[in-house]
Amino acid sequence: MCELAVSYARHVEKVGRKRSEEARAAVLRAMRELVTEQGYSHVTIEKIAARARVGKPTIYRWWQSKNAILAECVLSGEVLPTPVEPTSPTGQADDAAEWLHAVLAYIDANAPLLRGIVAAAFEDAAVAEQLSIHLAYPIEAVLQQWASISGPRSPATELSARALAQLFMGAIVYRLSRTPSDVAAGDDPMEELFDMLVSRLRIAAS
Amino acid sequence: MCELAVSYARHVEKVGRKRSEEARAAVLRAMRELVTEQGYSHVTIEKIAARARVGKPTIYRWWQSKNAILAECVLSGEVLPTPVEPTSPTGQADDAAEWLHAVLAYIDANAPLLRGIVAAAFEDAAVAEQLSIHLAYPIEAVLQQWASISGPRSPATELSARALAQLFMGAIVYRLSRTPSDVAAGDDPMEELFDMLVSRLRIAAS
Amino acid sequence: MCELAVSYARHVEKVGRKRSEEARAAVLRAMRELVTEQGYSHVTIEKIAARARVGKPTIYRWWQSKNAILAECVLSGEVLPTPVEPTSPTGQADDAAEWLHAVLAYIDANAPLLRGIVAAAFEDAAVAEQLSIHLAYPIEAVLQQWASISGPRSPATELSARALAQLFMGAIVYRLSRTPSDVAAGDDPMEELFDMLVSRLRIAAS
Amino acid sequence: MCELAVSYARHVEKVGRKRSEEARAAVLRAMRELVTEQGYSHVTIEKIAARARVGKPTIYRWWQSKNAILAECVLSGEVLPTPVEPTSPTGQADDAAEWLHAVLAYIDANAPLLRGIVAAAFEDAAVAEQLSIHLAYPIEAVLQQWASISGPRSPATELSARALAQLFMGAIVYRLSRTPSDVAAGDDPMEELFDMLVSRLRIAAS
DNA sequence: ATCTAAGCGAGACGGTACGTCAAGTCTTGTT
DNA sequence: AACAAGACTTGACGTACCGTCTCGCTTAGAT
Repeated sequence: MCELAVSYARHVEKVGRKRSEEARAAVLRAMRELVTEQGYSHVTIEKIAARARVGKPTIYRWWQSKNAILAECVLSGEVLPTPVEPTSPTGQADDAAEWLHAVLAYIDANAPLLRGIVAAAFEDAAVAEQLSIHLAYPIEAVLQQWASISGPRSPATELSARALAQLFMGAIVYRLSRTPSDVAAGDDPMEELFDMLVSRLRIAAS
Repeated sequence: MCELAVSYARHVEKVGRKRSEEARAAVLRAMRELVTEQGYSHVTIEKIAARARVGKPTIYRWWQSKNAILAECVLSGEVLPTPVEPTSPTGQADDAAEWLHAVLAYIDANAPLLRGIVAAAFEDAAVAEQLSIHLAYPIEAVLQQWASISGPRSPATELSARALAQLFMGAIVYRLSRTPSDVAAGDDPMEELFDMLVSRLRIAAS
Repeated sequence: MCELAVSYARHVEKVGRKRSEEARAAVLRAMRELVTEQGYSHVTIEKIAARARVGKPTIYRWWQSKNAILAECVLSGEVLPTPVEPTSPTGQADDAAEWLHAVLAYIDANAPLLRGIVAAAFEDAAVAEQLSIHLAYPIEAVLQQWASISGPRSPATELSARALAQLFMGAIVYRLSRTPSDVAAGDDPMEELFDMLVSRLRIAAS
Repeated sequence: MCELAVSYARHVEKVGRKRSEEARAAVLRAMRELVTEQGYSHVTIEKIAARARVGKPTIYRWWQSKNAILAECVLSGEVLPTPVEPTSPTGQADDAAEWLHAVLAYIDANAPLLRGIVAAAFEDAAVAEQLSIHLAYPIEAVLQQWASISGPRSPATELSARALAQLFMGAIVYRLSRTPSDVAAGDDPMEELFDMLVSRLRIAAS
């Protein structure tokens, strides 16, 4: 009579206390705040544990490293939220410009955090991958959409959506590597760059 | 009786042992090797001291931080050498393509070291500045030279040498943030990017 | 329908599952084995729980500390068993010698475990008390018995059974504090001690 | 020609900063105080470091473990000082009684510290050895001295100085394992023991 | 030809953070 | 209500580096 019971017990459903969602959220939140406040290189596991009111072993139980926590911050959409969603792609260059400026504004507003993420991406491939998935790919998708709407372009200006997205990523990343004062000294070509990319170049439907 | 002595010591000329050039070179060399071998985040002052057979106080006497040593590596031309010099700017697109590909090849060949430098640039403005001076500015200068030779272009494709140089920097930096396998998976738009930039875009004489 | 049942439960008799005797025995057994194998200071509650296939809260529900578990090991006679019972006190010195050598042999055979118990006694009065009850008092009782049989002795060598029992305890405890090699190096006065105590001294009937 | 030089260089005399005697003394002192105040099992390396105002690595650089520190406390004579020196062995029983009572008084006055040392001896052979060297051997030496002065005794009560010293050690150790209240409850046979040992037993010149 | 101030390699110092282990508590679902 | 499992906070562990501080030894300009 136990046979049936045993066959049912296939899904033993993991006994024991469940992972605390509260603790998980507190850790990610603490990481976000500390990177923003102090810069990624000054964030320590101990500071995260203290701010999140969480034990160190709880952190090490679920994350392999400081980088992994940051990667999950990006993954869980807590860092690069809605701005990356396109508003309404009508194929109008103005729409594109507007959207790109919104992304740019978001980046400027969250520069310290994003600088930390990019710095982490340089020493951890997993963070780099999350950055691609959550920033580069959405940009590429938006450009792809516009490309399919805005029709054929002169061969001279064709550039695949992917290549163009990577140009954007590079510009964003490089911009983040420089201090605000450095960039803001009337010397920032980002505006020129965006204007050019948005209004003059035409994206090839790949 | 000291007064005369003092008056003689017009050029006090720093008495005592002179700084050891040998030690300085050994430290920079150790930094370069260790970054290449182990990645910047795994380089420690103690490892540098041990490999350079130098005492820690000697390092701290002359450099403020690990980042400062790396910045001096870049500064002293030990990291980004001759390739950045243009071969012979005739205004031919082929020349430009050749030169850019040479730069690209150099970067690929020294990716671990350069990744370390870029990572350092994200946490230290001085390193970022050295990177600008020794990589971005030479690129800009080369592009400027070509612009002045190749004449006026249609307004649609004009882009300042500075903006274009920054596009290049961004592309290089972003490329470095990704693992070779990731980039080399037949998926790398860098070639397309360079081809487009070199052969289709026209650089505005600023 | 439960109301009636409740009203019947005049002697509420502690509702719910009864304490598992199986779990209790497994914990004591695990403690005994681990102390013997690894030494008391390397025994942890977690190792006990794992070996006894018991949850940590079950241990904490019934015992206050690691020392309390060990104390119960002693209490429950699982550690200091029958050898401490005298065989047949006829007042013959040979009987006493035989019995004491049996105790000594038992102690040598279980040295690691007993060393653990004595070590615990030094940091927990409750363990010390159990040790007195289960080792010192039986020894004293045996000596008392002999004293009452073997008659009056010269005053010069009288010593109360209690004092003599404590001398024995001290000798045993001190012997346990030394490594076998240290003791066995042909240098051990324990034999001499026992011979003297048994055959020459006379115990005063208190 | 280098051979002579090499032979001279035998005494290279260890370059580098010398060990801080101050730090060493502060650590031993902190250990002594903490054991006395809180009991050995509640002493941690971190508490020692904090109280001694010393870095943890400094402790680990020079001592292998908590037990090793305590062993050095004993070794350096900071724990078992002068009382163990005999006053003037004239062979008079009164002298012996006086001296033994002095030792006993010292032990009572430093019971918490000595309890810690004995507890450590049960889990570390090195501590046990120091305890032998600095307590058992001096006692033995004193007894030996008296034996050589006080002349021949009846064979029935002869006991070697070594055996007698170990009896003392056992009595001391066992006494330490019990709480003061337990011992002081008018129930302590130590006095009787000492009186007997000093005044009635005769020590054999080994 | 000393003297002496600075630089040198070595390495110990007081600290901070690391990543791990165990303590004792709490939660979950089962018996 | 007790149980096995296991996640939780806390705190100590022993290690790696940090940046600073003696050491005893060059080294080289000033006396």
